[in-house]
Amino acid sequence: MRENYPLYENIGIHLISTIFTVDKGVMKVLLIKRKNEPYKGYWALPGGCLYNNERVLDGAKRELKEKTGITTIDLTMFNIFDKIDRSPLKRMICLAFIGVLDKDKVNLLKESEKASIIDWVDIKKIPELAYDGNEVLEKAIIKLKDLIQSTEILKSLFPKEFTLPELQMVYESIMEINIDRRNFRKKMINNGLIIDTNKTINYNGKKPAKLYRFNNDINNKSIF
Amino acid sequence: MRENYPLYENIGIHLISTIFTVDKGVMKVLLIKRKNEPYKGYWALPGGCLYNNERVLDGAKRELKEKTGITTIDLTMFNIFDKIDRSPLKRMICLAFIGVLDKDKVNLLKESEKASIIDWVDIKKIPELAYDGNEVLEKAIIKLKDLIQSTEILKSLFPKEFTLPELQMVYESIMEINIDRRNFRKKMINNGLIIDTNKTINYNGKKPAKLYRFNNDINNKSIF
DNA sequence: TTGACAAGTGTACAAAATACACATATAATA
DNA sequence: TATTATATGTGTATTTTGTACACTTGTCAA
Repeated sequence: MRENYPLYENIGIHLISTIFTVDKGVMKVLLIKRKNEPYKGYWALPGGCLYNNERVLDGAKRELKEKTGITTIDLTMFNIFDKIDRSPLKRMICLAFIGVLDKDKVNLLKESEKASIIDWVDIKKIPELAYDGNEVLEKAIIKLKDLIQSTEILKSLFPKEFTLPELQMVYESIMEINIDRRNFRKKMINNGLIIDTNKTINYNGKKPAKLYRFNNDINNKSIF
Repeated sequence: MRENYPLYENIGIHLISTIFTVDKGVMKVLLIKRKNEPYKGYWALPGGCLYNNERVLDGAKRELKEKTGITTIDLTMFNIFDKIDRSPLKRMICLAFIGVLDKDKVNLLKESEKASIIDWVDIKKIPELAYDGNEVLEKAIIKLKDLIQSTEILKSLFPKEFTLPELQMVYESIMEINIDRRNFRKKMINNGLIIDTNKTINYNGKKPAKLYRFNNDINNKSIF
């Protein structure tokens, strides 16, 4: 192939999604276990190739649906991975997307054509991923720090009812900070972001925690 | 061409740059006047096609250099424009980059192979641009709202010495807000962001304004 | 000399962030 | 049954930050 010439052929657009959820105050990412070579048996971020008659966001959603069963999610592009030799056969340019959802609102496939297992994995316990998955995920978690500030994203991420310790655990683990429990509470309640449901839940065998829900009148505010 | 099939040929990656600067407190963007059809004689954002042996960021910088003469600038990708019919002959996917610089630190070309004029244009007085340039620029200005919060970006954007009214004008015009002059000043000085040079300048024939410079000990802080 | 105009300056009040300690509900154990 | 360990829930005082607000000064032009 001629060098220094516009790139019009032998090129593919690869679309990768990093999908996050919260499980009992722990941040998790959606991974699939690959059925095929290369990287057969490795965990991987879901993704695939852009088709010729679709836009990149649509392609990312299609791949996510095929590989995991997720159908309704907002995806945002957050990075591009484009090392020249990323793939041996052709020039592959990878667009990476990020999305968050409440895991109780989706039915993950048990397996799919390309995946033997599809599961949520604690972001603090990520194995070696296929391709450059670890690098992509690392960048996604940086982006997540921005997103986690927004009430809209928190609403998508958490189940209908949740406890304040869960919310605080997620926030602290993503932001890598510690916040005084009383001050965190005060802030969330003064914000008007959360509403007491007058219910409690005991998920750790200690004092039961109050259940809250998000206030739907608060839209797209920054929580701190 | 088969539909629903991975896209490997007849595709191009288009790289567009929106470069901003400040001129006497007014935010301006770098435009070129096109020499050739289509859109001959129209103002346009500088850009061009990715080559087969370069990465997208390098391609964006190369195109910017060829078309405007700018050689040293940090570019950040901020959006992707990928309507299927964006270009009639092939599938063109456009990656849009944003950058800021002090206009006194660069020598713009008088003209280039593709451009008859290369100039800074007030972002409040943008003409009809070639292709979807107006849409790209609009999105870039939204991104600029984020960037303008960062001391690092302000340092790149302003000349070595500047006045507080200039800084405030730029900040207010991008953010579309008004801030009390005394409070803006207090904030910038309490931040430690700016240092009095004990010089003044008279650029409007009224009371001379003090010249400040950025404090290099302050790195990557948010100004508000 | 006067008027118009943009720049420079300080203080009081309100709001938000921060620091901090003890009581309570539950499960496990003695 | 009593005790212990553990995570949850709660209020106040202090500090820091943000906000509101009006007059004086230097320059140019009339």
